Amino acid sequence: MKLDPTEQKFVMHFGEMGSRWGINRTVGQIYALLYLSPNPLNAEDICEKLGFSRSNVSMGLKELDSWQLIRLKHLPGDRRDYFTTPDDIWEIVRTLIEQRRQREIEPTLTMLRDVLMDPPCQESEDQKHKHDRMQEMHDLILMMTDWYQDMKSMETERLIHLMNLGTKVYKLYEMKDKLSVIPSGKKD
Amino acid sequence: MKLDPTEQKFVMHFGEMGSRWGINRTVGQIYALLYLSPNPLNAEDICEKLGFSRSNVSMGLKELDSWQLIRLKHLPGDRRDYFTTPDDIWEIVRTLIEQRRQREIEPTLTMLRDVLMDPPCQESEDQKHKHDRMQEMHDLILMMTDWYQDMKSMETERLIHLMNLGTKVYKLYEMKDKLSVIPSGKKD
DNA sequence: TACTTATTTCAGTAATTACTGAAATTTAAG
DNA sequence: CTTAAATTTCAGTAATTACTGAAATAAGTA
Repeated sequence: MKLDPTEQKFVMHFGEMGSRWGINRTVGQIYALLYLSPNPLNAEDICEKLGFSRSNVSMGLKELDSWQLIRLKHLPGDRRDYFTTPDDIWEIVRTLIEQRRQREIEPTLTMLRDVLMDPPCQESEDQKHKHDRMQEMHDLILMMTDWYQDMKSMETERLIHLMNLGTKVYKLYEMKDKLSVIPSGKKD
Repeated sequence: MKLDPTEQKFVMHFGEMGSRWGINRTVGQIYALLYLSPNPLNAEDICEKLGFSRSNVSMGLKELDSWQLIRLKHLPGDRRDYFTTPDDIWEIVRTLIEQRRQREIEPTLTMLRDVLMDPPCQESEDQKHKHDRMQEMHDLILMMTDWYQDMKSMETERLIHLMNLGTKVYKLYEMKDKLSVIPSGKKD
């Protein structure tokens, strides 16, 4: 393991955090290492730096690939596979969200639509309550995913601007019905 | 286990989903059960319905309590503890986000601030790249948490409205510098 | 084609996490 | 205080998940 103290802390932290997110330590550490690395790394490099077995690294990379979180590169005159993370961290975030949507949100929506399909046969109060509760969850998830669909099409620049505005822009919007005229005041 | 088919599907689904979120099956199932239940349940009820041991349920409830996701209730003339989830699903979502912020985001920010503190001693290109990469992550996380702080103070009603508007309100905002006057068109 | 190097698969094992039952503790009522 | 009911703790075990090394496969080279 030849990592400087800073890199060490960063890599170890993501190893531990990984486990809280249903991602194993190996995968978390590999990604942290790749994220920081100035140049693409091959599997052997990763083994050495993290002290994992070759097969473990292979499985970790396969996992990361299935999440579409890494990019395969080739160096001239070298037939080994090299890996990097996307340069744009926003792309990483978007991919993470999109993948979790596909893997967790979609199956949940499917399940909810399925159980909401047939209205409760025996119309007891309790059945109704459960039905309502599931409907409520369904609608909430749908609203959030729809909102995200709308957001993700925005370019990074604009998204950052929008986030920095926070609720300000909405407050301005609310005002419009009252005023009809918006003074062109200072931005941000 | 005496759950009707619909409840069964719902509860089992959250049991499985739990494991993808670093939450164990038991905890996921208990929460799903409480979420649907029209009335508060005691530990014994939960044991029966889910077929877990009393001690397992006790640990699960303790875990959920530490996440502030359940509410303790008492029925007159009954000294057992009864549990519910908040009625408002938005409160549940806010609590989940807030708890993950405290447990995962904050430690990550602390680690990043720590390693970013002392600028790279040996000013190699590689060191600089790693430093930049960590700074980038730090700034992104900070921006997202700041944005969330701003959002969470909004009442549920307004938040829903804002989400439904999506990027529309922002586009309107962008227009303001160009037009200075916004026609009071139809809402939504 | 055979040969070399890189990568993946997979059965076995190690490590971790989940779960149970018995014992200990807490709580409240007589 | 005593008793009984409710809850929690915890050591032991079961189940799951992570990891390894050896063997198989794939992919390029002569």
